[in-house]
Amino acid sequence: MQEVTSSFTPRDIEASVQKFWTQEGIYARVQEQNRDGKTWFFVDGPPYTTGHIHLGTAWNKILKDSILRYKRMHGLHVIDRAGYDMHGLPIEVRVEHELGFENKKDIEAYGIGAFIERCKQFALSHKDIMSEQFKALGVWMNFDDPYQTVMPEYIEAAWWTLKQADEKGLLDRGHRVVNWCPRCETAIADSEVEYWDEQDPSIFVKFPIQGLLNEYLVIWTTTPWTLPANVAVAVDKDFIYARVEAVKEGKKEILWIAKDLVEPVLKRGKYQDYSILLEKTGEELAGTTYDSPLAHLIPRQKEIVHKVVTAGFVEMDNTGMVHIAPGHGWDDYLLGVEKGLDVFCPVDGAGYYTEEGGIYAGQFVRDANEKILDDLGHHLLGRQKITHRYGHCWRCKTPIIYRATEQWFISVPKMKEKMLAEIKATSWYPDWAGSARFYDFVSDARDWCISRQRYWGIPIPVWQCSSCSAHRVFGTVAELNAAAGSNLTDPHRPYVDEITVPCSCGGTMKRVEDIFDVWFDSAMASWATLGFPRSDALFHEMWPADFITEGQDQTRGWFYSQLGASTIAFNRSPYKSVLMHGFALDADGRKMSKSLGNVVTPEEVVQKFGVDVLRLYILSSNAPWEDLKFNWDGVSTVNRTMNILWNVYRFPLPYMILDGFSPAQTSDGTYDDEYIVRSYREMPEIDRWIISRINSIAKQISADMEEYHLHRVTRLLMNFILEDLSRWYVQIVRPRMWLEEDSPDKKFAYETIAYCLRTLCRLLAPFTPHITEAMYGNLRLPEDPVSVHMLKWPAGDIRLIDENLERRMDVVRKFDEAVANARQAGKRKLRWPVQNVIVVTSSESVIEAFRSMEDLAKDRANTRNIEVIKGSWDRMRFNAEPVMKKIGPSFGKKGPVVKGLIEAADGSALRKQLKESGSVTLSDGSEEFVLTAEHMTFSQHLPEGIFGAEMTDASVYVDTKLTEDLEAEGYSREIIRRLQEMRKQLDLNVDDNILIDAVIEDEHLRKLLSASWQDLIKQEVRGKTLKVHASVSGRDGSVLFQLDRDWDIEGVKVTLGISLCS
RNA sequence: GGGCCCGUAGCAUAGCCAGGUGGUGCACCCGGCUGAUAACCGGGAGGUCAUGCGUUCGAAUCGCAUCGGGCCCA
Repeated sequence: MQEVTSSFTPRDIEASVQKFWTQEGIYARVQEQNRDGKTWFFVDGPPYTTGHIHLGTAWNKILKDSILRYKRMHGLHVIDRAGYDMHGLPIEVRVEHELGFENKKDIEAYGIGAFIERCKQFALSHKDIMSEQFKALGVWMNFDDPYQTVMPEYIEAAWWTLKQADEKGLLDRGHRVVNWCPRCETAIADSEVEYWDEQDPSIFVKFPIQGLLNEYLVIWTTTPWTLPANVAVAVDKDFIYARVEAVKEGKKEILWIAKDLVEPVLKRGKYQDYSILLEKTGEELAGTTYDSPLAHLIPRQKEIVHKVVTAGFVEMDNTGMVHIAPGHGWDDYLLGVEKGLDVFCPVDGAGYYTEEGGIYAGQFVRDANEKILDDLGHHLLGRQKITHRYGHCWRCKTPIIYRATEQWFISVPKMKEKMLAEIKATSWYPDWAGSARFYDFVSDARDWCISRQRYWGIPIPVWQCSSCSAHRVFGTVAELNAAAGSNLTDPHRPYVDEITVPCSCGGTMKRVEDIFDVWFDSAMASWATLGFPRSDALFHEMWPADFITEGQDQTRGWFYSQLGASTIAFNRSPYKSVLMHGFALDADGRKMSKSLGNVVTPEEVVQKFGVDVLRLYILSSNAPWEDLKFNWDGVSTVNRTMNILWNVYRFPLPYMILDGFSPAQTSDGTYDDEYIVRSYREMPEIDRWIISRINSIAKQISADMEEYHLHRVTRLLMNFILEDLSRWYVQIVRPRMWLEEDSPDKKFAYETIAYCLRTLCRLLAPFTPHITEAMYGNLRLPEDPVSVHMLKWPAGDIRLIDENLERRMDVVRKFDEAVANARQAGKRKLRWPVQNVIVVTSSESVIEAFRSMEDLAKDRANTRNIEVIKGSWDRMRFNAEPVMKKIGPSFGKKGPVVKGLIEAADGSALRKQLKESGSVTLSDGSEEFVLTAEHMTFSQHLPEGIFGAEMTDASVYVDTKLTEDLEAEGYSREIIRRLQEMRKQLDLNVDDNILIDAVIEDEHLRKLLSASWQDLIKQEVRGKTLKVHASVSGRDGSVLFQLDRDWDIEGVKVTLGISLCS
């Protein structure tokens, strides 16, 4: 045990603890210690290796680490392999940017192999950076051998899973309309689309009805570029559509518009007048054929038979008629399949019109908008600009388009029932994350498009024959090599693309060019991290995962992709329990983003306050599943609490060392856990109290931990540190530390503090692993385990919990506060003793508390006497005040008479009588008035010099009147305090003795300070001598004091001099 | 447009499931302490419990609607 002189400097403490962990290999030793324990299989949701960690990533890992540490303290063999998600478009985009590329042609020119190597280097280097950052946060996971989605064995897990899908009939290839990024030239997942406002044309277009002159259907769209692909107009079967004769500049034309929308549409078209000629339902309108207004420019449009069809998704806005292009819209496509419409998509992967686009061929779609508007001519009924939410590629920010393309799909709807059943069988924290949010999401789930037309990803292991339609899915590299006679080792593109497989038809099978959606990669994590399918021993032993935890955005992400993949592969959920956590937002509850300039990085916080403070702040600010509104004040409050913990820890050390104290130990030299249990009955009540408190806390937080209520756990611990330990126990026990002689009292104080700090370190260890390690390292016995993280979690020893004692102490604490309150009202400092404190209560438990803890209560209140009175105090006077609002209605004209009677009456007597019988009768001589409690209020009148304050179930009155004796002690205390300050100024040791000299010109004070008070002063400040003079001239002129100071004590001048006594 | 969550003092939060006097911390103001001291402690003031309607003897709490924020979906 060593004295700790430095104040709380978390950065230094943490650096030395991390060094200790590394040098001693503590993490490995803790894992080794639990090797034979029950396995607890945790799967790390793999962060994406694009950059540095942000506050949300830090929160994620801190949460995981705290829970993992907690589980390790229960002796569980925790599987804590970290993971990284390393494929995908985001990395490609970053590399493209580094290389100055603009599109796929640049990549192809550079060479796919070289490009892939760049991507791999990028992912690997960022993986290492991130691992270092996580370790710096005190996160204990296996970062030496993380699972990585780029490793061949991992890739095989994806291949194997796809093969399962194929064999089970869940793999599909087909035309679908997908979100398409024209820059990246690939399909992107719904989850990869970011929405924000974009300005687009908002146009109304007239489609000429076939065979009728000057008669049109009116539609509305914001994407003119999709008009070349129009094949139909959708209407709602029940809406009423009007045939309108509209007049503009003297010319008449016939328009079809939903009846309720005629006015606004015609206004847009600047028509001056109109009349409704006919009404039809959508159903009646269906089948009407029309021509494309662009037919003369696009040959293919001339062949298409355009017609009106009914659809369920049409809404009563704009014109009530919807332009349908099955090649460019999801709803459109489905409707097209249903109604047998042409799927026309004259747009290529880069967003340019193909030859089929007629005169627009070779133009980029968004650029063609203006030209199309011109070409519409008089068919353009009206145009404006609209600002609306539009989807963008999440990585390159390009506005997406919808394209009908050939893609690979997992038929999620076929497995949906099973997935929903699995969701119900899983434990969710909080419950609604699974039962409501995730359940609803999966209920609506559609086919999962797993193919991407890119390079840096897991190649889809499907080989197709160019001669016949056969295809094969390979589940492992070995299987492929066997079939192809190849010796492929790295299954990435472009190497894998070179492998061909002979087909049974005699033809040659080639790999389809697509790679997997990156979400498919991480979906395999739970079995890939166990090395399955290459080896299945660990898989059979551990799978499925006991626990995972990720942010709420992963509902549609990793929670979903894992469940989907696992249902394909094993027909069950890959996890047994899930904790969903929130997002890190700024102080105003907005998303942190570079553009808003409100980003707070974990490094900033660590720089200012250290890792443990950041950890404790994040964990304690709110429930895990709620969003964190980052707030610097909150961080600094947590820092203060840690500072107090540090001070509480270091304050007793000098005394313990001075006395050569060492905590109770067993024969093998380790800490004796049973010592406190054995000694409990002999210990002072205050010691038993703090021991009971920490065990109560331990019990409570053990229960909260099981529900992952980490915010409650950490708040309870911080509250214990502040309220119970620092503000109460340490204050009370402090004088026992500086008893000079050895005494059982002092020993018990030491033992109690040692026990509490050890227990507290264990309870805090999962959350603040550094500071607790530092404290424990200094408090532990030589034979104890070297790290706090090797100790068992204390679940709370019920043998040491005394609820009655805690309740009684609570009364004394409330009393303490009330006295402080009353003293403040009476302007009587705590240092000055008072003669009497009166407690008025009707509560038996309050009375019992004072009966058993009178000494402590007296000591805290600094009073010579405490008088506990049951019922009411006879020195208390009450004045009755009439309540006219009630007296008026009750007594009418006699109100003023009653008022006078109440004012004249003895308030205390009235109050007593009201309490006893519920009513009082007053008489003015001629008439009697029956009054109840509502007719009057009472105000207290305290005797002179008495000040009161309320506490729970009692009133406290402090008598502040001074006697000579009280005054003498008060002054003595004032002098003691000043002498202590002077000792401090001379930087004396606590056990140094001093010589004291006091010059007190005030005769009254000199007289008060009798010999016995002078003895008290000497005793309190370790004074060998104390000389009091009436003037400076009375001093021995030969003595020079090391420190001489004038003081003003309550208006009295006192000159004090002290010297170190040799 | 839909699903889920959240909205309590200047800020951050407890209480809500199981209705019965809204607690706490920070900041602020006032004070205390001085053997934790570039610390620490006490007190005070500060509330339309987002808004509205409903259920109820009684609503921060239950229900409905609206507004605002977050995540997700469309």
